[in-house]
Amino acid sequence: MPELPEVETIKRVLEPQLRGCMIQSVKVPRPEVIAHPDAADFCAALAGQKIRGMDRRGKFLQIIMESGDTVILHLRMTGCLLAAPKDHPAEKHTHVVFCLDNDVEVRFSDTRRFGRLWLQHAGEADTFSGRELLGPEPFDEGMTAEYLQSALGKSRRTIKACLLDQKKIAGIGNIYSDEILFSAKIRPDREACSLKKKEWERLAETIPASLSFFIEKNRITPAAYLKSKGQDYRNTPFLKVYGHEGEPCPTCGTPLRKNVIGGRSSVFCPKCQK
DNA sequence: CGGCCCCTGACG
DNA sequence: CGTCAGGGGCCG
Repeated sequence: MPELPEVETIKRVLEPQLRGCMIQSVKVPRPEVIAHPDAADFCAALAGQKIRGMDRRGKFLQIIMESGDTVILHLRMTGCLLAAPKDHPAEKHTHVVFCLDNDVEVRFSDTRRFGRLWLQHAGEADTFSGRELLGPEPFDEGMTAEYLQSALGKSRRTIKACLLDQKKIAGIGNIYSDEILFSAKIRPDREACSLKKKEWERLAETIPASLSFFIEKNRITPAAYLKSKGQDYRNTPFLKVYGHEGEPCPTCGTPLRKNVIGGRSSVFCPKCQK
């Protein structure tokens, strides 16, 4: 489920807990979630390493070692990363456990098992995770109306599909694409090549503004994050269209509509969004 | 592009 | 029982 705001939230919650800790051992009850290298090498390479910090790129999380070796993690739909005291009960679908030197465990769990982990050695090119293929971050300087128009503006794909294309912009998923398009007053099924300059300008403004708004609304303490098992998406009450099909548009009162666009359900206001 | 695949669980 | 889920890869 996590999109950029949730992944950023996880990074902000966990990084202070992980930074400076040493990984004593790694256990992998579900080796298939380790996509690179194989699970035995993954565990062996990380044992004894000290954690320098965490980072996020699009929807990817990274746990960076002092050596420069980096664990890359993608949560996909139901992946979850929790830091818990080692005697705290583990989630049902726990597939990877990093045992730290302070009796804390960092646990990756994932009901649907779509999530993946990779280990990138220091100096090694990441040709395996797909992270190198990502487009710019929504908060990059270069995320301008000019960039969006040049990167997307020739396409006959829907603007919704373009916003979901991680090669064009990193981190936007199905919920926030709907929220961004509502804020920008653009219908999700518009062909990208039909957008006008003013609309690219509105998108350039609403993409970072909307995502940072929802990151702020997600703020949570480490204790509450652990207690809710990472599932307390406290920005949900602030979603204006996603999950609100049939309800009145918060701006004009027209019932919000839900269409399938590019295989993903999309909610929008048929009056406000042109 | 659409369609199917990877999986489990919640809901109607 | 079928459908859907805030992701993404692959295939024709």
